Amino acid sequence: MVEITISEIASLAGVSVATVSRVLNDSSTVSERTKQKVLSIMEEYNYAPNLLGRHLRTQKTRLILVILTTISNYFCNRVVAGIDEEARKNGYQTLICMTNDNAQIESSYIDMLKNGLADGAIIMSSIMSKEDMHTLANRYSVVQCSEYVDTDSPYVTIDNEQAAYDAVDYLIKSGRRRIAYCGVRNHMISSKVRFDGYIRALRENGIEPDWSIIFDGDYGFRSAYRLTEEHIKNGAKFDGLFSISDRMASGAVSAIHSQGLNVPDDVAVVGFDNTDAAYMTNPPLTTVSQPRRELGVEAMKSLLARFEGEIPENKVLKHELIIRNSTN
Amino acid sequence: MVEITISEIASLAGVSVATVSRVLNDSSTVSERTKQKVLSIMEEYNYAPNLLGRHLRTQKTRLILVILTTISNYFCNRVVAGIDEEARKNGYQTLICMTNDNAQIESSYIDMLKNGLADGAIIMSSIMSKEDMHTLANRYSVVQCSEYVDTDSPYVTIDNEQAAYDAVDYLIKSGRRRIAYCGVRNHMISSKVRFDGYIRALRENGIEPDWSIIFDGDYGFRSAYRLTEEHIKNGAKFDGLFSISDRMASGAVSAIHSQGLNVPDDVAVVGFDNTDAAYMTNPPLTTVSQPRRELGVEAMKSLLARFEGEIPENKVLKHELIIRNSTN
DNA sequence: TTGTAAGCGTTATCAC
DNA sequence: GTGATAACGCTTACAA
Repeated sequence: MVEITISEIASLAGVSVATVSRVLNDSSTVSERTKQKVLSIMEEYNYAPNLLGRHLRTQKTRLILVILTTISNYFCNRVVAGIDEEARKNGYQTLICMTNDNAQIESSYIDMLKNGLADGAIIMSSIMSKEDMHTLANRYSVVQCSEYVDTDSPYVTIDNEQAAYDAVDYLIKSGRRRIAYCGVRNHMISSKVRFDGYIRALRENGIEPDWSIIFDGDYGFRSAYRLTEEHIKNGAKFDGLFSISDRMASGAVSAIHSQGLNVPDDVAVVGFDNTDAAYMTNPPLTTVSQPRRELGVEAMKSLLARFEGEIPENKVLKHELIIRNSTN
Repeated sequence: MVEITISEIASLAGVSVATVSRVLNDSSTVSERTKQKVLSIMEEYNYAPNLLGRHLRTQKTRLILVILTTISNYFCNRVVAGIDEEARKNGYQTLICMTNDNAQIESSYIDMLKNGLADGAIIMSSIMSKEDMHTLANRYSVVQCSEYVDTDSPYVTIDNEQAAYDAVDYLIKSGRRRIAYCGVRNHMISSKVRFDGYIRALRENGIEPDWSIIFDGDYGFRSAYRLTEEHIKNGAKFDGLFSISDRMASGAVSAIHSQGLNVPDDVAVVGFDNTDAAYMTNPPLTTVSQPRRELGVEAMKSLLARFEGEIPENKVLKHELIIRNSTN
């Protein structure tokens, strides 16, 4: 596993390392003849330049970290694809860091940024405090994407409050009055403001929130299933349900059916994110769709701007309510 | 974004860079007094050692690449968690590389390995040829995990042929005779041998394969839905269905229901991978479960062995058939 | 216990 | 067009 180096290539080709380096970097000032000779030696010896040397010299790695909680997620898949697409266009490579919301793991990846191993990071979820994020984003090239913890550092997202409002307002406008909420109580801003949007939609339509039909679990199917089942068994009445994730909405639908009720006739259900869970559910879920690929592309564009020394403007992209048969 | 370096810390602390380096690496040969002084200066100036320097010097990065097609996948999530867990135990960090089965992107990540940016790679899917994989695994520390393209290079997997056999045999033993196959025709060995297992199970039970109820799509829900719907509409008759992915199985179940048939009474369905799609389906899917976390842990152990100069033995882990209500 | 200095594999600045 | 050579930030003999 010991590799051939630039200086060995140089002597084999009978030129200086400087010339080999020029060939490597496509510098025009090298004659076609020497260039070909060097290239053929490289070929023959299977030369792969050691990037550690280059990186140390240039103090750049052209590597981007994408930091997120978990990869088991159709949503972030498309966002990352957008990031990677835009990154490659500009000569960068993307590396995904999965933190599982573990502080130690997360900071080990953040350290990679601090230690010069990557030129920048796009943070899709973090358990950092607002202050830590602020300090970090001040010193390093960081953009928050989709989820964010500090509003004073660059971010790209949708208007989660308005999106939730739109979903709930749609339920009300289509005749529902008792609308349950199935969410997650955690550190995420999106969880929080989606709840705010739910409350605002109720109030603006003259409905007082009823805490007995507001439940919190984790993002999972089973959690939502159990919560919904339990509430119905305990006599909770609702004719609509808004959930902050498709998976939870899907769990709710299953639970509703298991209790002999029908979706959408008895309960109309709206999910969030337009993931595959939305159309795997029967009936397929009405859901809020985020412009996933675009979120990634725009986040990467912001990061590139940051590299140029600019302070990128925050971006709020358009969401969309996708109507399917879980509502009518 | 210009960082303070070891030599600046050294002069600020009034010691040599060697001493600072010793503090950094917790070398015991430095007096408590100097150590504290150096540490406080580091603290004060927010020093983060530039790993590019260290890596160049040591020719090690303690970074592991995990190469896979797409992250939108509950299966690989757990495998990667297993890899990361074992990696961290041994002082390594994991970076996920998403290739989308794009040759150029894949080789850009493979180049990272060749160029010294990572100490090793665990490849969970690849569109490399058997020969290329062989050459690569010969020169670099590489372990194939779950999916593999070269049987002469280290791999960790389950017995996909036997797993498919077991699933289909279970269907037959529970009284089904006309068993449809819903798979994917691609480069993956797992796709191929799962099909082989299906055929063997039929033949060993005295059933001749019927090509009119063998269909291929992609791994998606919709693809399987359309295929199944179409075949039923065209008059295909089957009382069992085996699919190589839960998502496809889920699509098949929906299509079967849409045609007025019942699962499992009219058609019993078995999926593969025991992902969330399996229990989001109604009825929940009988499915083949792979020991996901363990696959990751064992792959990482093999990689660690490779680092020690050993040729790690190939490992075939145990699968399990999880019985749920899509069969009876 | 600490310091000096060589060296890891590149790139980039000068000369020529 | 090409070659010497310094430098990037760190680790590690070897000396003291």
